[in-house]
Amino acid sequence: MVVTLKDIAKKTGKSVTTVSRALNGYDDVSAETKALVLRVAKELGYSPNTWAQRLQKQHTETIGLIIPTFGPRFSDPFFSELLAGIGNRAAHLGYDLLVSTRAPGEEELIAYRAAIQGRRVDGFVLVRTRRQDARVTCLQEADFPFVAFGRAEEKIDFPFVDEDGTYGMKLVTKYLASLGHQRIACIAPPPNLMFAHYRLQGFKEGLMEAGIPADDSLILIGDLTQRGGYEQANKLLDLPSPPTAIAACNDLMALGAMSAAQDRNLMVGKDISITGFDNIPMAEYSHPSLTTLHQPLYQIGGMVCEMLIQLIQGEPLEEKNILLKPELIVRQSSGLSSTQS
Amino acid sequence: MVVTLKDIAKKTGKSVTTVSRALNGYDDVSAETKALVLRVAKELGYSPNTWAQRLQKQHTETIGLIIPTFGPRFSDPFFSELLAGIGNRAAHLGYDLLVSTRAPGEEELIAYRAAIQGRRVDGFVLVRTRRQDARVTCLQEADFPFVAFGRAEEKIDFPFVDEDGTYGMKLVTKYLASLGHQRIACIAPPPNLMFAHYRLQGFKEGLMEAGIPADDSLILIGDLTQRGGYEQANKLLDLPSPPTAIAACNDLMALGAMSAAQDRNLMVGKDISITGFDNIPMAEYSHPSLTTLHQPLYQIGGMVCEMLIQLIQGEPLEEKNILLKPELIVRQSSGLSSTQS
DNA sequence: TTGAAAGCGCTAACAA
DNA sequence: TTGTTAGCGCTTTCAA
Repeated sequence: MVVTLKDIAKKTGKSVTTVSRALNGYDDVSAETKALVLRVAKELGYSPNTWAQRLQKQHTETIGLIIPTFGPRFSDPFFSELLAGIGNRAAHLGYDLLVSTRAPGEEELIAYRAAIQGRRVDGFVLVRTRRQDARVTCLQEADFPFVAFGRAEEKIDFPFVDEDGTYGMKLVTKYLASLGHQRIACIAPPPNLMFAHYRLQGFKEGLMEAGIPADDSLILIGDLTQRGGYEQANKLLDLPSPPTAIAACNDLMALGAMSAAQDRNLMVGKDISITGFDNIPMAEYSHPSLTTLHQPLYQIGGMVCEMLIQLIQGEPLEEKNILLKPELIVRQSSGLSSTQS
Repeated sequence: MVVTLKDIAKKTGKSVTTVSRALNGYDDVSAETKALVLRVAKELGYSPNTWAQRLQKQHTETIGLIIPTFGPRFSDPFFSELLAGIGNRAAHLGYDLLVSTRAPGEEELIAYRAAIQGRRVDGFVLVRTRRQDARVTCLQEADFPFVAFGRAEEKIDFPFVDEDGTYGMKLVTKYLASLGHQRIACIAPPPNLMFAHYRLQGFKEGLMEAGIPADDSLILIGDLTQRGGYEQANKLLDLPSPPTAIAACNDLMALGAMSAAQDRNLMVGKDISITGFDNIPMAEYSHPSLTTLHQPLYQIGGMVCEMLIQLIQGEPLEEKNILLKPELIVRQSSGLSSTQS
């Protein structure tokens, strides 16, 4: 019931080899044989057995993506945009995408190792890099192709695409300062994530360049979800001398922070300014709309995917490390400080 | 450099067969041989070549998911929740998940057919069913295992999980009516989607039961995005006699509609009521928070995945068709009609 | 308890 | 231009 090369061979009276060659467009097959084979193949509804091909060819034409989930849910537009970017580009280049979700830790590494050793995929896209990222070490040791979205702390050198978080946060911090804000808080990501480092650094540099003294009580860490942003914003607003602006390190937390402020009847954009980072679709439709830094996640997914496939195919990468400059999108959630003296 | 059974065989002085048996826990291997093999395998860092195993065993332990994207982006929390649910359950049951994205149409069917014929996956999860769903026909004809999230119009019978959209929309419509709303609008999904049918029907039934005459000018179709909700809500609000309540058929459109209302300085929950469907994480943190129907997408993903794997493994399904009742979550975006006479 | 041999479906070197 | 042969790494009869 399942059609194989052998069936076509039998039906056409040719050998399996010839059929294979005809189907693969080799030019050492006579035109008529080729036509015959193609016709019969179509008639029978043949399509090749992927595993057999892959076993033979020793490559899988599949790339892997293990999404680091924190907790059971990962409804983060960040990942879905990225996934779409990777998936569409992969499909376009004739590659499959094998996706799984694994919480950071031992299980995750086991999944990487099994995929590598079992040659389940030809390469990996690594997302949301961490300090001392064990995944990087693991992949490098195995000399396995990968491209990361994000940099890593180790001095080791690997291909990546990243956005310049330091630049972005500096931009938005100075922008807030220029609006007259003096007490600017930051809701930072968990510090083990690489991008937390860069964004926080940008925040601090921005403060410094604006001549605002650093105040560690205004830097809180959130878990990147709306809930996290909501909770941390509440703590900030409970401070004896609360901030007049909050720069959240991603949009989801910014949205949560807005919600916290609005619960206290603060007018966001007027009584308090709140900014995000990512420019997820929701940022445009929140109320007020969110001032944020645009990161073209869909395109980044495509770039990372394309670089990986080039790497797999042994083509040279024109650029091994790509650092994108995020763009500041000013919307309504930020405005002049109302507590100016 | 890549470790195979042969390497272990050589190193232990046993045959490939014995090694294979030892590794697979057959009990016709002496304890010491087994121990030896296991030790050497570990030393060498062996893990089996997936493709060879699959070629031999004739099944892939992989399930497929082709996400129907409309346009290049699919930043829809709907899909990411579902994907996480499917992916985590699959991993837990020892299955891989092959994901791709394809716009509905011919390309999409080709992808299904290639995966079936190439035995790339053991079965499919079908999401967002459509009227006359060609995917269903294709899969049924090939007698290929699949489980759908959503029903289909054809009389043909297949395993699915679905939420009772009719029940849900009726619930929320009657709820809005009970608040005194008489002009209730609906922003419906594209009509070729099955769930559009059920939800719209629920809306109409709710209206009827509340004794409110149907008014087709109050039913608009949106594309399920915030932008779509925003645009359709603007049209509704531009009506000579605009609605006092808008029941959007998903949260994203509801959020867009809220944004449109707020742009006109309408107080959502007071001047106008707006409701959604899905209860995405954002619904809790929008301002005002969104009244909506809860659909446990993460769990649904898990259920669908588990049913599919049972089907693949030839186990009987305890329930072939599961219809879940969505729960009404009342939040702040809905309130008493202010135009009561 | 172990090993030899066959074969899953395909591709590729080599020979004819 | 075509067919023969071998082999990718694994599992699984069947014999020893």
